[in-house]
Amino acid sequence: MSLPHALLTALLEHPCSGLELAARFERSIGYFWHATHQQIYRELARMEGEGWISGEAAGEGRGGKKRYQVLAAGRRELKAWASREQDPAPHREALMVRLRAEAVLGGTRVADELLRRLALHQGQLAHYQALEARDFLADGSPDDRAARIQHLILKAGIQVEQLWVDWCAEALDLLAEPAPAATKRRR
Amino acid sequence: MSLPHALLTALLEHPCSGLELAARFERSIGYFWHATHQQIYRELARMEGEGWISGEAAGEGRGGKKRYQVLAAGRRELKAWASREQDPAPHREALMVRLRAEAVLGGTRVADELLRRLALHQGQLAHYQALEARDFLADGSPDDRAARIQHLILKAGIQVEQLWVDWCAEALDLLAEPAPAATKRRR
DNA sequence: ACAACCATGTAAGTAGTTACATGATTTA
DNA sequence: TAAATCATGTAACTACTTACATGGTTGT
Repeated sequence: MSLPHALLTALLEHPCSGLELAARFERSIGYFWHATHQQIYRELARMEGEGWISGEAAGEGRGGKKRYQVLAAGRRELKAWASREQDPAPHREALMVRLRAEAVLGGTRVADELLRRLALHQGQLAHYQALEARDFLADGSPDDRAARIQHLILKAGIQVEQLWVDWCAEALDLLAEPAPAATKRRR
Repeated sequence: MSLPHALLTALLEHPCSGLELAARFERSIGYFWHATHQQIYRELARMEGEGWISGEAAGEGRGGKKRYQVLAAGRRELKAWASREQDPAPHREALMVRLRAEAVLGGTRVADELLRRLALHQGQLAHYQALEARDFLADGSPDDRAARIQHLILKAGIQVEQLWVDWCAEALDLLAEPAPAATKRRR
């Protein structure tokens, strides 16, 4: 499980409250990890129980903002976890299942869905490219080891989105083509 | 949820038993969907209850192989589902969290993990390329609409693996570099 | 007859999602 | 003072994973 460790990393970069974490996950941190505020609150409480972080409530009672900080035990845990082996999560792309269903059945409206996906990925791509221009390509951008690693992660996001943009376009071409005669190639 | 629809598609392509489905998911069907045999059995039972498929037991009692076939209601369900909208699942790449932790803490062994991942993706890539050569590039390969769609899906798998192979190599380069002085670029 | 494997299944646990509840602060 | 929004949380549910159980078939 990686959510607590994603939270530890984010809190080390900048201590903040639960909702701020959720907002940061929506934005930059979240190219490759996602979490809702419900998950985040539950996990923060668990991590505080483990002694990995400590949270100071600003106001009294419920509704007050808390600021979480990483404790020494949290740093140790993160460091140990970061060196562990873990196989990549198996792919689960429902769009591919839909396409396979179209291949078998025909007559579905996957093309509409491909168009929608194309637009989504184009939007994400533009967003990531804007972040790259602002944070890593501008004059005076930091160029230390940490910045280079963060840039590398962002570049992975950009490349993935670019891949899906190109692939969706190719898929739409294929589906738009006049159905070819079901011939076999000659040897 | 897409697992039942992935199963319907697979059963339409070729009716078979639960364990055969699991084996097929390990192989070609599974570039973009994964399921264990436990999940598959549970889902098959549920789908039979819904009247989407019917399973004939070859032998009597427990331990006998069953052959499942898709019923008319199953076809209808699959067709309706294939036309539905669905946003892509959010990314969850623990490796990126590890890299971010390395950027913040330093001193982890992520490089080892990157090497391992590089080898994994190279292996998958070679496997998919072999499938492509065998099923879609050989003389006499079918070239109808269904085959083109299946090829398109395989190409997505190849492109994704290629992306990660290249990206892991770049990441390893970066981590191997002598730490640069923490300078800022001049404007 | 025993081992190895094939095939189907049960049970318990984890991670993530969706829907809702509640108090505090800001804005009209 | 009412509405909107910020911030924290609970509860129920779904999908997936891991570990184990059980019977049947094949090979030596």
